[in-house]
Amino acid sequence: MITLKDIAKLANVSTATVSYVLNGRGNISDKTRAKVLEIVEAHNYKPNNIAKSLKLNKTSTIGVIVEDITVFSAPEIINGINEYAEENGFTIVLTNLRIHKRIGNHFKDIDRYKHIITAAVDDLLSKQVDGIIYIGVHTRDVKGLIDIAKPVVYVYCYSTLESAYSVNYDDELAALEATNYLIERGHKRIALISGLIDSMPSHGRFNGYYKAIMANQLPFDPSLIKTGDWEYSSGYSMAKELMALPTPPTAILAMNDLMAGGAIDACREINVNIPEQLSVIGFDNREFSGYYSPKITTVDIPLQAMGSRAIAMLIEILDGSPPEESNPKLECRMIERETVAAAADKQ
Amino acid sequence: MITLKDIAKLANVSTATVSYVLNGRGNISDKTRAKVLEIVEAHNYKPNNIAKSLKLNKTSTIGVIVEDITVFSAPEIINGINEYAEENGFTIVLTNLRIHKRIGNHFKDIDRYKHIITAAVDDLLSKQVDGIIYIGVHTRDVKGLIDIAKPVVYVYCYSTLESAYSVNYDDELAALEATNYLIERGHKRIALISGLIDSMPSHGRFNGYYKAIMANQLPFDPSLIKTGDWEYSSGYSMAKELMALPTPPTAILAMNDLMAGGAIDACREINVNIPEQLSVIGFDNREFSGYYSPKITTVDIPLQAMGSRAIAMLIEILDGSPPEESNPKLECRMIERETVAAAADKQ
DNA sequence: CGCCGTAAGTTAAACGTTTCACTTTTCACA
DNA sequence: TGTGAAAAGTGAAACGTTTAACTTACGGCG
Repeated sequence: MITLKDIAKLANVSTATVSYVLNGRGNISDKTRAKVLEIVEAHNYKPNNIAKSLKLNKTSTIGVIVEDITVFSAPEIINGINEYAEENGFTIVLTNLRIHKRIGNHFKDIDRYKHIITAAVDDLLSKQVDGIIYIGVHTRDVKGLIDIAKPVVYVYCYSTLESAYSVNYDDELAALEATNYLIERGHKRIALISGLIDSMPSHGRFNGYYKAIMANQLPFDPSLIKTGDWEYSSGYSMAKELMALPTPPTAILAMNDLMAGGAIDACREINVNIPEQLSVIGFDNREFSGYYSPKITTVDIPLQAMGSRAIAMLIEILDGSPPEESNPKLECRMIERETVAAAADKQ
Repeated sequence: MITLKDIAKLANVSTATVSYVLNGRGNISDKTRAKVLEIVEAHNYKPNNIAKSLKLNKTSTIGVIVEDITVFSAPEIINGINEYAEENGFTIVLTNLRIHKRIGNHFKDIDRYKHIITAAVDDLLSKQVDGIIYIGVHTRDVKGLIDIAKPVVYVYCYSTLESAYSVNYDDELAALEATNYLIERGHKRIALISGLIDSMPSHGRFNGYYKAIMANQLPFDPSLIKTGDWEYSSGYSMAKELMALPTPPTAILAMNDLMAGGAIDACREINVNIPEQLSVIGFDNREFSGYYSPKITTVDIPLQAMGSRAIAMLIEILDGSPPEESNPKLECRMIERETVAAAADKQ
């Protein structure tokens, strides 16, 4: 490998001169500059960034820890990070925790996987990343799991550690808008198929639903609220229960597309036509929701924007001008497809 | 940041001694070792890998270039790479080309994106990665696009550059097995909905189909071969054409799940029951194929294994013992679901 | 002619490790 | 007690950059 020193020798100048030419600094005559550049070109010299990093104590590298890259949200978030990173001259060092494979669904038991995260962080730190972005698999508190001197921003999760940065989306607002969307179309009996009750997204989405119902002076009927477990099968069985009610709902808001899909398939079995007899809205805008029969109307989470925002914040911190909003919640967007219609039986 | 030099001073030994202790090398007494380790522990010293890399001219880092991380195959492949990398002490530097966004579908026009790849490679090289894994979005020849001194292995694509390493899957074998699967269930008129004709996967899959037909002495009927464009809509329209034939097929092998899905929906419209009246097999095992109605029987591509294999090969090359098989093609696996039944009308 | 200011370029230390070549200490044995 | 070999430890250079501090060359001006 040809080094800066070699170039200096070939050009009959000092290494300082070559360095200055390369970095467009210092006082160098056009003649010398041209000569150096020519030799650099001729030998296809590429600077060694490792050496540069050592000297400058700055790698222009950010560590991205993703809890599980195979989860639907991860690639989009990484894509967002990546685009912004590239535009700003940063490189990404990726660590995939493969957390589902390792700890199953024991996310509550933080002690169980603390060491996994610590190892990942230590590794990244030893590689001298300038900062870290931690991408969770769902909105939750990861406590003060990462406590280091370098800046960290959490995406799709947050840390109760004071002054921790995070970027998430607005669950409550999204559910409120989805519910309003139904109400605007004349629905009055709107069921909710919730995810696991002890999760943040379930709370946020429930609140949004509840506020929309209240704001529109609709009756709040607890029999219309069902608790699922985020899986297809729970959407399926909850929908059957709901449609067996004395007066079944005219619309269902499911807290994710999987449960929405289950609900739709349950309805097909019992000959409830969607959307004519029942409207359904999902959440997440999973890829399959666009290929479903019928195509599922759903709420899109701004994953890519969350990624960009996270790294934008990180870079601001690195530049010494911390972002004003340290825990932004981005807005979701409804994706209108084929599972919602105006309520048939206006009461 | 506390350095090795600091530790040495605190322990009253030379930096060499600390280094030896840390690396389990050299001749160090248990007493000294313990003292050093204690101080390391007490000050939570973490070695600076940048400095180490500079000295050793080896970063234990591999560059992963992915053409588009949002493509369904990418996360699984990266997952495979990541797992093996971690087990072997390597770190991944990720570069996402976002190639679809940048060049659309102009993959043939290599000059158009050559500079994008060159920039990515140069950047990785300047970061002194030990080797590069290039993940394509589909099987194709990327020519001698990357021509560097360090080892490169291609995944989901290959390079005609002599002595280039690659890992792919066996398209032909997969299509042959899928076709046989249908033949074993009594199907004799098996249609094929192909992807774009000028693509490698289309060729391979066609060959597999053709060989299975021939090996079973079935008639090869060109009217049963339709060329789609990989999109949902082409599956839809091709299926309609096929079912309008004087004697329609009893089974369709679609070259991807998207077209299989289109075909299934077309059949629903014209009241052809799946699988009773028509069997359908897709390709790719996309996530939605498992949530389709009916769930699509498909061919799973061993993405994760491809990733692991790629980095395994890379590490072998790095270790100076190049792999015997330099362009392996991994085997696919049929995923049996709900869209295949025995042929109804045995002739 | 001498002085000064500026432009152009150089010197050498520093970043945090590793390791070769060397020195010092220890200890078994004659 | 002296010797030599093995064990334990040290010194310093090196990896490829950057940059503060310095030197040199040059031209203009009084």
